[in-house]
Amino acid sequence: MPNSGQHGGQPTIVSIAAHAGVSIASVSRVLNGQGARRDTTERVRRAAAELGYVPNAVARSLKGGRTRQLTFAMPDIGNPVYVAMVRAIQSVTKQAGYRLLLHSTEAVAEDELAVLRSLRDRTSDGLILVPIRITDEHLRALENAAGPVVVIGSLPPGTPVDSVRADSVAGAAGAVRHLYRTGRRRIAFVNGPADTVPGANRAEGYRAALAECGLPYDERLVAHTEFGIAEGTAAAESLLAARPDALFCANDQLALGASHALLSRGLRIPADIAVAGMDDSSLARAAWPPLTSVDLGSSERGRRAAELLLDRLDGGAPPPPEPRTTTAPPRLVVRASTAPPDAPLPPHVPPSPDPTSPSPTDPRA
Amino acid sequence: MPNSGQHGGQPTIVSIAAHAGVSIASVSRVLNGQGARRDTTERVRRAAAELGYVPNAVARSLKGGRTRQLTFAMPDIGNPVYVAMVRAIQSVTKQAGYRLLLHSTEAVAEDELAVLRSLRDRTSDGLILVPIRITDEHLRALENAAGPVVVIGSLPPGTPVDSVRADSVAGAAGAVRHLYRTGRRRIAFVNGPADTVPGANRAEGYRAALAECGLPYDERLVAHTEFGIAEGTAAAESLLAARPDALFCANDQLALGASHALLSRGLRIPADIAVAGMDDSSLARAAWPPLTSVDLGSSERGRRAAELLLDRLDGGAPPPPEPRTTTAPPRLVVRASTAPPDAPLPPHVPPSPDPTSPSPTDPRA
DNA sequence: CCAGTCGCTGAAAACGTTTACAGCGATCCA
DNA sequence: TGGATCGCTGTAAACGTTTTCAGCGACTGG
Repeated sequence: MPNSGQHGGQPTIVSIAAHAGVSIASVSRVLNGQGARRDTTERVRRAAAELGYVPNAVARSLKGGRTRQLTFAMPDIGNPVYVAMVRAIQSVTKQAGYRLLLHSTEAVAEDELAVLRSLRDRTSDGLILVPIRITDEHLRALENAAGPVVVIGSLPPGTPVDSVRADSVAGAAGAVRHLYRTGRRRIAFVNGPADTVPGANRAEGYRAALAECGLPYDERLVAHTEFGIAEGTAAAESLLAARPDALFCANDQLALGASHALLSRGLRIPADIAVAGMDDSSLARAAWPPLTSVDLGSSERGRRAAELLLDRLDGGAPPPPEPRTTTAPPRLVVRASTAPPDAPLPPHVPPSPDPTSPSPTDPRA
Repeated sequence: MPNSGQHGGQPTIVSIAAHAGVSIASVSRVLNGQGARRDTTERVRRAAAELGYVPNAVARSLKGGRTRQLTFAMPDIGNPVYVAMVRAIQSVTKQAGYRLLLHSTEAVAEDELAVLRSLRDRTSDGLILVPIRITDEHLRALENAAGPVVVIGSLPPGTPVDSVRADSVAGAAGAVRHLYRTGRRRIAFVNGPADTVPGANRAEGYRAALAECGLPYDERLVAHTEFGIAEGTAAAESLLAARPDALFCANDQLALGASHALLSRGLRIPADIAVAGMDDSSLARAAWPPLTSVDLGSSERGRRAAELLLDRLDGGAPPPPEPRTTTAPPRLVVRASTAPPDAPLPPHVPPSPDPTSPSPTDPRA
């Protein structure tokens, strides 16, 4: 009953042509808004409507050489940061008439390379990739990519690929400085894996800010672990031995996990110890107390990456023309978790439910 | 440099055939593992390797009539519940060799219908849809769907579509009973929109459990709002006037928002007031104190939906054979947010808080 | 030694579009 | 009134596969 096509499948351009008594070329032309005589146009339109014709996207793709699909590959769809990126990307691509293929690589490099290679099967017109580590093999794969790629992350200079990076060095430094300004002196650091780009950068920012503030770098105040909530809890517990008065965490997941460790020991945040994270993901607002966090512009980066990609596709700028790199500026978003220790704020400060953030320098004091 | 194909594009089956000195048919056969003479096989393999041949997925789709792509459309990718579903679906479909197209409908019905219609353009082989409301138009669109669809949600009996539902009536009732058993007597309810299926069901469970426990239904203890964190905060604030000793929320987002409202007022959870949510999403674990929540089997439902869909595709069961419906059993996950209050109330002394599923006395007709 | 069989191969059609090209009648201008 | 122009139309090729079909040579069995 549903299908009124020839017999089994959907109506095709051929059915329409037959029904309207014209050639398939005319059908195609009418349906694509090219010129045609008035009554031809009308008959085609009517036939298409009656038969419920919808052009076959696959056939179109084959002819046109483009699928109008884009792929987004990120390490872990469980991390709200990537969800924010998906959102931003989605909104740009949808408007441009592209569909979005999702790929969660679970942070395994081999999977990232597979995605890169899969560009060869022409399933999607382009790729936005968030690699967790960048190996030589990645670079080689990027250079030989069979279509436009935009990387969200930091690439070695000279890599012929558009990229969008966060300035997590500056971001981390800003957070540490903020903790210092609000009176913290033993600022511990829960970092992700040291051999990842984010891990290395955040470590650099941490050390730089310590130096700037005249604080010593103390190894006992630093922990390395995988990015994740449970890992944050474990790391915080082990760091407590060193009696920190603040915990700076390399992302919000770690910070949230760390908070739980502190709270379950009866420590008060921020009265006894401050906690700050990075990414300013939805977790930062979901946490209690709400987490101070460094907004690394995830949405912004997603949006920008999508725009760069679309530009390569539609704008037609072929590979040679200068790889472009954008850096999203970090922005410290101060919330309750880092109020000064002595300021006798009651344990539960209502966090001004801020859609916009306080000024970067404002330590809320 | 990258491309060693004819001149511009990727190598095709024709290039390989020429390079190997065989016909394109032989190339296709060899590459698809059909029988061929030893040296033919070898020459084709070598040619393909040398030229870096990868079959064009679009051409394959056109010929084969299937894209090996599936679409998942849900209301809001910002809600961790749907992320959990994406995860579960992804893992099933990836293993079966399907790619996943994502679509966030932002809970607008028109968008859901558009997705349903877009099945006609043959972009994907099937669809998993999570509708927020089900209108007559939805039902009509479902019946005329141009490909297999699995709905995650409750459909009117008789709808010829596979579906996977949660038993949120029983789930809600179980949570309310749990609150009652742990000594709560003024159990407020923060519900989502009453005209959605989840909203209606949860309300039903709430009322049924109240009745069962001999508690009166008090309108002042009930709020309706959109699903969301901020909405939960607002609703909780307005409900506080009615002096509840527990807040049962229709999902974790509402519960989290509500917790924030309570904590900001200096109320202690669970000492002064208990909070429970539904979905047992990652938010429940992320919250402080960790939220008691009803696991409605999101991952399970995602997994099952994917399996049903794949079965329609590969198992070849054509539309007629009986739409199948699975119901995921709810499971109460007790966490800190609903521990008994400091001073237990007079009459009923609660037994040990049950970590397993709610009692089988099911209020559903 | 011949007919039949078998394994392998290539030509060609097909999937559903878009588009280059040529043909056609009507219109225009000289 | 005749040739050129114009607007519209249809035929056919092309996109890159898979698959049917028939052909071909080499076996096998009688």
